[in-house]
Amino acid sequence: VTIEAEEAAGPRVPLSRARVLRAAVKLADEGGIESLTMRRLGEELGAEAMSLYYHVAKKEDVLDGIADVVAAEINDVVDRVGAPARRADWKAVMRQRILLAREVMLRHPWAPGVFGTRTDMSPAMLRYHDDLVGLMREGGFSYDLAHRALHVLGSRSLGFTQELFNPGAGPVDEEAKALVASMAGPLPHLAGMLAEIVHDEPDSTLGWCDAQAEFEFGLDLILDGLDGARGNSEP
Amino acid sequence: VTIEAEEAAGPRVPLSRARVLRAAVKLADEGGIESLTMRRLGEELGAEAMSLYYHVAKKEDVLDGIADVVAAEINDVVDRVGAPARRADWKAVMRQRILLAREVMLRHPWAPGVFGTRTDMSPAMLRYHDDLVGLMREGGFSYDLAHRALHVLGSRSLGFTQELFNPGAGPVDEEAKALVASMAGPLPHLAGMLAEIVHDEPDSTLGWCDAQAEFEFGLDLILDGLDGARGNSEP
DNA sequence: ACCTGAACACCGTTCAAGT
DNA sequence: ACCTGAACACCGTTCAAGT
Repeated sequence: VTIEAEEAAGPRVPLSRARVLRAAVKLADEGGIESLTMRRLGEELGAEAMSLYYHVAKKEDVLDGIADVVAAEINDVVDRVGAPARRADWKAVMRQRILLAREVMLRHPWAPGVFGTRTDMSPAMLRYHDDLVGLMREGGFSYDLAHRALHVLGSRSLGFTQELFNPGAGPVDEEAKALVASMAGPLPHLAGMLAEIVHDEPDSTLGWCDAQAEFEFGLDLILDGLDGARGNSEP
Repeated sequence: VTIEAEEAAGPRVPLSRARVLRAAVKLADEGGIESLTMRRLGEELGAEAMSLYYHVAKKEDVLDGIADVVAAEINDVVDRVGAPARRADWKAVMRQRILLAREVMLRHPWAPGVFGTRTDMSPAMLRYHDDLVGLMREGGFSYDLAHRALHVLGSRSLGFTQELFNPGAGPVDEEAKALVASMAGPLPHLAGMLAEIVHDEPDSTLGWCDAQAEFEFGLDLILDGLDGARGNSEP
């Protein structure tokens, strides 16, 4: 038989941690994180679920692993942006890195949730944040301020925020206006706010809130605040 | 038999949605969110797990419910802080409300995770944010800026942030110094940063990062930024 | 109206056994 | 060294049946 035929027939390529993690990312990308089960992961790889345990300690280990895969993907992209030319450029470079990280996150919508449940930073995430601290040091930050900056940014450093209020899910339409009207009694301020948003963007395809614009507004507000707090004199 | 004896013997108090949710909060408080299963919830209430489905649609409904319970608890506490005396006081009042919300969240460590997975705001959460928008309006915010402010704050409006980096878990000790030393090669900037933190707080009981201080620093940075963006002239 | 028993379709994980 | 079959202890949920 040819090599191709053999590959089609039996489980040719042996399993490995890397192969398991790649398959797990694929599964989560295509079906959401809740579709990632050990049994389906085995099936995806043409093996029994039990075989996975030879390459991976437990499901938590798989989740740690795919978080690291995404962080490594971010590092790949971010490594290509140049170093700041002048001290004051720390802000522009950081902004660019974070917005690139965000693009990676948008390709893996399950990733924010998984990051949120990890207890330790993966190696690739540590490297990403080490680089961020390095960038701030070049910008004249003390270690103390850089540390505070990481806390202020929180998950924003990786390009996402935890959204609590989600009217952005649906498009703006007549139904939305009816909802706003029904809120006017018990929730007058939200109703007023939404009415204005509905009015301003009568046929926006982005829904009620443009997440990208909001993300950038918040990011810039924070970066400007930090820029004011650093010693921003040129050396 | 006495009433007490009857209560001790059979399932006296009938189930109800409120009773189910209260038991669910108790279970999560005591054993963490992963200990909240329908079967254990039934047990806690002296009933079969299947009986819960008469009062609750499914487990997701329970999670929606306990998120609303926590939000209602926040409203109870926050309702007791007074209205701002002058326009410029919006910031102090908002700060106070958010720090009170944080105290409630600290009593329910599972709540951030549950809020993060809800798709809609519960009634109590809507009311909380309606009040927040009202407060900003009194402070001279346009609806547009109030809307952006909600996005910038994100989960911070409820008193928590998603922490990605967690060296604060353990206390500062010799082990910590060894870890820092081992990071010096691959992660020079994080090593430098942590070395300084370890040095500054040699026997802090709060661990490497004081989450409360970091939370307030970030909150103030954001509130100051928003204060600059609003029309802050007195009427 | 409210609760339950039995049952179903899933999980993650173990372990002795196979090649 | 790598993979599997059988089995265990759990899930959430449905539904006909009981009071």
